[in-house]
Amino acid sequence: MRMSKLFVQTLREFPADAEVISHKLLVRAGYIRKLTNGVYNFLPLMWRVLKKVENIVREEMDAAGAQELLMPFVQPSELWQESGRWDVYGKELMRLQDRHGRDMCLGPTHEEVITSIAREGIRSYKQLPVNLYQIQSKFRDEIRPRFGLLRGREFIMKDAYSFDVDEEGLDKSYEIMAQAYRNIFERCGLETKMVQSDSGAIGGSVSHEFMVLVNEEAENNAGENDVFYCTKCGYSANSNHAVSILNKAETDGKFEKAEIIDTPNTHSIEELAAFLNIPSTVICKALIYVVDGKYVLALIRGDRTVEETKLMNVFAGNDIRIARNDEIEEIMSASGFNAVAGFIGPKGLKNIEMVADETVKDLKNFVIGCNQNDKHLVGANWGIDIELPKKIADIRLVEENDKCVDCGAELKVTKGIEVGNIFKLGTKYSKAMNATFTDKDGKEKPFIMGCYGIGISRTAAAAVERHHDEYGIKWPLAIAPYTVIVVPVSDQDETQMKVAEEIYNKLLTANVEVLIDDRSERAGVKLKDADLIGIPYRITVGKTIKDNLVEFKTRATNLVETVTPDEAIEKILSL
RNA sequence: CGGGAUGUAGCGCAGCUUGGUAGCGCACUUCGCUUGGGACGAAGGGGUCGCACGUUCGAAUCGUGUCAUCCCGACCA
Repeated sequence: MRMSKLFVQTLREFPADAEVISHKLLVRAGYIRKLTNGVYNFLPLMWRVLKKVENIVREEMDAAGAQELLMPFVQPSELWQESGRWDVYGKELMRLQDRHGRDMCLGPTHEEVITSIAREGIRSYKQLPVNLYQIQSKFRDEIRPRFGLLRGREFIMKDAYSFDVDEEGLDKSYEIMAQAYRNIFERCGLETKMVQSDSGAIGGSVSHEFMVLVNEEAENNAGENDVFYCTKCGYSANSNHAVSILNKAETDGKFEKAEIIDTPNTHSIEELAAFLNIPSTVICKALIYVVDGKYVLALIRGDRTVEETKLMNVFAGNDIRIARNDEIEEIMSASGFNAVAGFIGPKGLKNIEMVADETVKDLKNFVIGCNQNDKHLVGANWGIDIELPKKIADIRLVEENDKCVDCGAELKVTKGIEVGNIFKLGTKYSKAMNATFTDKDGKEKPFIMGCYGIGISRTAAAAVERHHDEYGIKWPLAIAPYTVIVVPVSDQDETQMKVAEEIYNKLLTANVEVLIDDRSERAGVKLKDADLIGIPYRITVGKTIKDNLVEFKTRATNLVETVTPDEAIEKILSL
């Protein structure tokens, strides 16, 4: 391709509205252009990159025995009614009506559609297992799209769905996909970590995420997830799912008797601990949440933090948020109290479900709110002064330096970009949608399903997050839009142009994806653009051509070698 | 949903306080000159100043509303 004809516009400056480096660079280097909030045009260079990623995904999926198909982007509400998600999916689901007033939605994912395909097309266990996938645009009406391609509303995704006769089959399908994913990301030049993640309210399900770990020193940390990992044994999990061994702490408040005392203006644990001159670990924190519209009281030791996803799962919920002040007021008055946040406790509260984190059960002579403003109960003990909630669960956020449950070593935390997710669905959709097959024993059984996603456009953006420098992008070779760019320094120099054209034509003939910068620009412009766009290799034809020498630059390392034109070509052909 | 900020040419911005009919850099077009790290000179083209209403003889500028974008937050008691 000739740069003079390539549809690309590089910018001298970074776009003002971009925050993270992949967004800044992709816009500036002319790969993408925003159409509207969270929705981007993929310009020719970007489209080449995306096709590279897609093809790697395709090859590995096909090799893993999956079959590609394409499902509609617009889906009828009926299917979503059947699965029960029409009412629970929330505002992320982009709903619309057709001219007849029929409810439709833009596909954020395709479990419903694939399940309908399977129930029509699969009648017998003999047809199983089967794994079907597609690569397609998805639309999710995110609350707050940001970070360019990393969290857009419309994005390209590969989604695969497996159907098996039983759990063992699913385990096998799942492991095949996990291996395919490792291959895919490795081929894309991305180091990923497979971490355990939350699998939602479906009991017994398993899910893993593939995370690109983000450099901690990165200026703008694009990783939206916290990943906890063990320094010794390889355990790793998303913070919404991570577990740890309880850290040792003082759990005896050493108060001699239980009494309600004045604790004015102690709205936070820190203030309360400082006022009483006690460690925060002998305080029992009480928090009111709203899970699917119902109030829930969560108890946790004062030094720890509630992990909302874990708490939500205790109640098999779909949605969770902390209660607003007016809601707290409502709960208090319903039980005859008027305490505000900071003085809340479980004693005497009516019509509210309660759960206690494991951290609170061993507390002795501890401090807890008593639903009276500016007062706390000190020296409290479970079973004597206050009943311990029947429901006890792990609802706490793991913290760095907690101990690994598998080996006892220390856990560390890092930021990650989720580029892939694999999930054991079980029979959630097949049962709800009555998708069954006839098994060996002649009985109708629901499919055992799994689903497996990869964010194609996010993977490309993550690659930029990991591979760039102050001058621009450094594409991994496998997903670069072109392999090499030939740059004649001066288009006025006939020899330079002639040699550059020769190199270009030889590479073209050898089916190399090659660019030639034949623009009548000054050297600086061409060299800056080559670095910015991030082509892995550059062959610069300059003055030294009189000695039959050109420059061979590797973008990844910025290493420059002086070689003959033939040697440069040979280097490319031997990649 | 709450808070903050910003909307002026494709991109980055100034002008607004103190109303008088729009400007700078980059990019673009033409010519000259230049060609190893984003040159230079000359001449051009391009903007209903987000939108609506209002105040005024007159609004990019003041007021109200609205829309959009960006950032932060969405309550750890």
